[in-house]
Order: sequence, then structure tokens, then C-alpha cells
Amino acid sequence: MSADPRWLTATEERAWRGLLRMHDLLVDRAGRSMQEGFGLSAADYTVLAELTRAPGDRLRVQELAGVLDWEKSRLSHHLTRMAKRGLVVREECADDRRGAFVVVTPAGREAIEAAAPRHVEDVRRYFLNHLTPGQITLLAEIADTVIENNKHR
Amino acid sequence: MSADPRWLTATEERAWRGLLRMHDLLVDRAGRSMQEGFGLSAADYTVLAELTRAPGDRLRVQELAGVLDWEKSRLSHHLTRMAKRGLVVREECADDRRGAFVVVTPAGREAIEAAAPRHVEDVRRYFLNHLTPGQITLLAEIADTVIENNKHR
DNA sequence: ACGGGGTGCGTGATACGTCAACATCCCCGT
DNA sequence: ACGGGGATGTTGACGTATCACGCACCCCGT
Repeated sequence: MSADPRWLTATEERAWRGLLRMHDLLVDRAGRSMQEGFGLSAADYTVLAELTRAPGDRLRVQELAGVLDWEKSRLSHHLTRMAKRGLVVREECADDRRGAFVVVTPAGREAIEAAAPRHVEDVRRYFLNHLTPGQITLLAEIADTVIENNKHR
Repeated sequence: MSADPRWLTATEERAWRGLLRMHDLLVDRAGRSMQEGFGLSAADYTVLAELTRAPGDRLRVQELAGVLDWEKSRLSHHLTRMAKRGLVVREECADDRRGAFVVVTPAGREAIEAAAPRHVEDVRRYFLNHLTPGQITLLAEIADTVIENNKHR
């Protein structure tokens, strides 16, 4: 047996559990809103957002996986489903014949452009509006710090 | 067409996207640690933690769903899997014959007691250690505020 | 040129989450 | 007492996430 660990203080526990619960709540709210209003899941939205942000509305699958920080196979499965719904298409890559591009279809672009204003609204309604500018800045810094310290390895 | 929405500022976007990414990273790290070290998923851990905190190591299914804020059917499915692995058992409820208790088995109790110190360690290593006490307090307050404002409806 | 190791991506099995539908049972008004 | 509405919990179908694996292909040393 090792020595007793230093258990979490009440505040530490509030921060940890609160983070988890806040996230779940927000994802649930925002996700339902997107789904019901536009037939897009949160994942769909993120994928389309990254793609439309890229030049030519296209990205290599692996690059997309990188910016999303998704496992390649998760992305692959998801793209298959999105392609089935006509939101994106795969294209062969001339440079590297193993590779593949994902391209937003007109329908995909239309979908995210329709959904974007509502998404921003949701983020404000469910999240930002309840916080002071100072809290928002703090949270951004907290997130950046934690991410930076966990990204690698 | 409605007027353009007020798009997110850079900081607001950092806070929102950062929150999502920070959460995913932490859940991934902590989840793997639990899974690899003790064969428990994060969900298993939470369920066992709530149950062992309750008197008699047992709770009504619905009460458990309440404290976890899980859908009843999610919980039901999860309990079925946990029962299959011998971590919990269901028991009939004498008072209300519709109802059911979930009870931690000795194996379940052993599992979470073995895992708990490591869990605390993980929360510190991946999360708390990178933040100042002030940031931790701030985050706890932020989470509480957001949760409180979204809990209902 | 060729052969082996690494890379880019897809697939199938399995675990998990959500929804809708259902069976059972409690409670309360009449 | 009985009958309907609400509550408790389970189930099946389906979408999604992860893992292990496989295939095609590139690159580089020989």
C-alpha cells in the first residue's frame, strides 16, 4: 500500500466535476439546437466549419483529423456518413495516390451557412451571456494552459 | 434574411473552443488511465463513486440517474453492462414493485477503491497542477454559474 | 530495380448514447 | 372498486466512438 493520496479539496472537486457537467450540459443544449434546427450534429458542424475555412473548401483527410484532433478512423467513419447525406464528397489526390481530399458540397456549404448564426446565438445564450468578460478571458487562458500542457505525449 | 449575428470575438471563441478541447483532452487522458490501469471507464467510475457514497452501497435507479444527470435508458443499458461484469447487481424494491435498486458488489467496491487514488492523481496531473488556486476557484464559479443557468428546461 | 518499413486511409467488431415504444405498477378521483 | 394518467424501468433500433487490422502506396537504402 502506498500513502494516502492528497484527496481533492471541495473547491478542486467543484472545479473538476463542474467542468465535466458544464461541458455535458452545453454540448447537449447546443447539439439539440443544431440537430433540431438544421439536421446537423455538433460533429457535423465542426467538420463543415473547418472545411469551409480552408482554401478551396477542401482538406486532406489527415490534415482535417489533425486540426480536429480526431482519430483518423473516427473521421473516416464520420465522413462516410456525411458523404451519404451529401454534405461532403471525397476526391482522389493526384500528388499522393494513397491520399484523399474531403470537399464540401454546395449542400454542405448551404447547411453550415444556414446554421452558423444560430450556433453563435446558442453559444451566447447558453454560455457566454452568463459570464462576465473577465470570466471569459480567464476561462480562455485556463483552457489554453491545460491544453498546452496536455497536447503532447 | 435576418440581420448578421454578432459573431464571436477572438477571446470568446478561444473560451468556447478551448472549453470543448480541454474537456476532450482531459476525458481522454483520464479515461485511458482508468481503463488501462483498472478496466474501468469514466462512466463506470462515476457510477461506482455515487453508489459507494450512498448508504448501503445502493440507490434506486432513478435516484442514480438524477445525481448523474443521465437519461434513464442510458443508465439502464450501462447497468446491464456493469452487471455483466460483476460490478453491480440489481435488486427488487419492496416498497414500489416497479422500482429497482442498484447495489455495488464486493468486486465493484474493490475496483473503485483500487482506482480512486489513481483517479485523484490523474485529475491533479492533467488538470489542477497546471492552474493556480485562483484559477481553480474561478473555474469552479464559472461552472456553477453556467450550470445553474442551464439546469432547468 | 527491388524490397522493407512507414504512411494514408478504410473497414468490421464492439462499446456506448439516444430515442421511441413498451410493460408494469402506483395513485387518486370518482 | 375501478379506471385512467403518470411514474419506474427495460428493450430494440440506430447513430456514433474506438480499436485492431488490412490494403494500397510512398520513400529510401542497397
